Amino acid sequence: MKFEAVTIKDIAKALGLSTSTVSRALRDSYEISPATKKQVLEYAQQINYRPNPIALSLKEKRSQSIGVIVCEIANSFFSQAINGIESIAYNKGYNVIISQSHESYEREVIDLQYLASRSIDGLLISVSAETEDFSHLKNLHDRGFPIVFFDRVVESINTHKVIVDNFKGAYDATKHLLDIGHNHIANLAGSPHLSITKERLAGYRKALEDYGVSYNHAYTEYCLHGGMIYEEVEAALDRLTSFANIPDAIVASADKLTTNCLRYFKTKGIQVPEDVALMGFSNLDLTDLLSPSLSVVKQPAFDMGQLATELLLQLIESKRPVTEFEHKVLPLELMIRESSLKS
Amino acid sequence: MKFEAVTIKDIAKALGLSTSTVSRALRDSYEISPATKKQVLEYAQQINYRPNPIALSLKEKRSQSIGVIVCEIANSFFSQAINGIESIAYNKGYNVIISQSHESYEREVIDLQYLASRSIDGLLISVSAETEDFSHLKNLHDRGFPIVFFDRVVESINTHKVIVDNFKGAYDATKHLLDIGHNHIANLAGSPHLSITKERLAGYRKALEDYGVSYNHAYTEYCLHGGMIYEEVEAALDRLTSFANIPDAIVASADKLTTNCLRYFKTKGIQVPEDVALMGFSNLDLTDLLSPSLSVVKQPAFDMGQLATELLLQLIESKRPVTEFEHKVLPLELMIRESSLKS
DNA sequence: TATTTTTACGCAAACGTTCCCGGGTTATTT
DNA sequence: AAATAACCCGGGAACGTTTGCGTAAAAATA
Repeated sequence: MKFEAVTIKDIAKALGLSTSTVSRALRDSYEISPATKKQVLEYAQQINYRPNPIALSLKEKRSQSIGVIVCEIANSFFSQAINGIESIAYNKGYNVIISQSHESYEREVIDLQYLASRSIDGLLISVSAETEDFSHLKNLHDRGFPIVFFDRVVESINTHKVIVDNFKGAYDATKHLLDIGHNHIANLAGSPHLSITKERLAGYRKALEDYGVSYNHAYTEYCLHGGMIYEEVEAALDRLTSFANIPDAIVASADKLTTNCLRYFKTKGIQVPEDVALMGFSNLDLTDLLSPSLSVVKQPAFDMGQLATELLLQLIESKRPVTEFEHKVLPLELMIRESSLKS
Repeated sequence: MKFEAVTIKDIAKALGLSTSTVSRALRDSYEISPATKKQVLEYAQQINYRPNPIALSLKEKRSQSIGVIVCEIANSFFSQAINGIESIAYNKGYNVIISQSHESYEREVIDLQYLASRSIDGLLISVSAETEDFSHLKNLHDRGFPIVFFDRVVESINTHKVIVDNFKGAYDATKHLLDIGHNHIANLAGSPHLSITKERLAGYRKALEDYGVSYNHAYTEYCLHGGMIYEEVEAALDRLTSFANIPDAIVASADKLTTNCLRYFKTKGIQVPEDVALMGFSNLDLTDLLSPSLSVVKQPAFDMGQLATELLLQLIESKRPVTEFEHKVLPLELMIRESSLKS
């Protein structure tokens, strides 16, 4: 079924005017007499005329919309970030088109092609856990397409980036666990390709080092899907708990890792924090209601979304090619709760 | 910064052909010689030509994208539903544009106008809690614009609708609480304007009636923002717990109501289920990890999204105006956990 | 009254694409 | 060899909008 909308031509025909006159009248041009303006405006109102944004886009070569690619909107960090993105875009008159990569490289490439073929003016992206090859993004960026990274950034592409201080977050989390007396601290990490995984791992190692605890390679387990798949987390934790020296604490480096870790312990009857302490990155607003309540490192997701969008719109609306790019690093919030209480 | 993309004209010019020939070559028309086709295809590939979807949309009067309006994507029910929507749309080559009403009528109207002015081919909507006047939707629908409602539907507009059996869900939840011996069961309800609120309330009342428990009007508290605002839930529960006959169980009719209810009890030191049993609608996949684990009524959100999208695309792609509309009612899942254990 | 200025509007091109129509070369038929 | 058919390709309009330019009529000036 086709939905027939009213055009400027219809108005022109009905009023015996030319399309140019109608167009100008609607834009309140000084070249049009007040009488004609009034007539056009009233008629347009009456038949509920709305300009066709597609035609506008074709002419202006701008679609007034931005694309967002994240792995999962069901992830609270990303849904909060999207809220931030939307709040800015909305105020500036931009449409937001959201795509999910579901942590798949292939899907990310397809999403990107789909979006980039000029139906969007710029892109906000947090790359998928699978993505190792960034040429799809690099190509676009090299051709002058505005891209801003947030959270999971690509080092090799020079553009605006908005991240949190992952190093410090992991450092502080690990430090806290060390402070309360743990020294067999394992690291449940996300995909090794991701910038956030590397930074968080580095923070974890530095804390151990500063406390004179030697780094045990086997104590870091990577989950390629970032915790999305429970079985992957389960396998990782099975390995960690099979050691003679079972870890007495765990730092989980991503939202789903943290909650799935808790689920694992609950399933296996392992007591948190008595048997093992847990502390992880999470943006869920329910972590305080969990059992035990979770100690978390929380990211300012909404602010990150806002900031990234401001930077992107700045790129889009800039008259000249931008060569100076900003790297915003926002602070994290540490919330100590039951899952990491001194035992 | 403007991003200059390559057009069919560029190819034509470079190869000394006309735009029509290039267009046809790209579409593999029989009118073009294999040699020319090969030449065009190879060159297009080389310079990475992508057709401009905006130009296509203008010509075809279809944008190959659908709009979605929900109150909050951070709500797990809706993010799951969107996953379902996206999975279908993606396969059929449609783009999904998501807008959030944040439970505001005004925002819903603006979102709708923005989307409907021909940048989308159809709409999936779950109306906001505030919305009482549906003329913005009715106008569009009357003019033949394809709309499908899901979850929160509008009775007065006749089109495809996808809902769950809210009556039965609330009935079964209430019945369960009655079965385990409660008979002062309060109902923490959402916005009274919403179809789901009415249906769930009806199920609640019918269960009471079937068990010979008289309905106490004061035991139903409405939260106009559907639990989004904690203070609203707090005020409602303050009233419910101020009675001489404090309710011994609560049925919460929406995701955020359920979790915020639990938060309230936890804050006030009220024991669940010992002091008061709790059971509510929720689609969070963490309700089993909460303390106490939550008894919930769970909606098939993903399936609802898929089904609604299939119906919408059917509407969009139908040659003739559709007059027979479907009302799909999906079953709910009841999960009994600690928060409603027999005390 | 004759000339200039202003006012108010229309014409047509452009954005990128598709597709109808028409026409010019070759190849096939008689 | 002439007529017909088959094969390729280009011209141009259209989608809805904006905008530079041109121009008639009206108003202001001389």
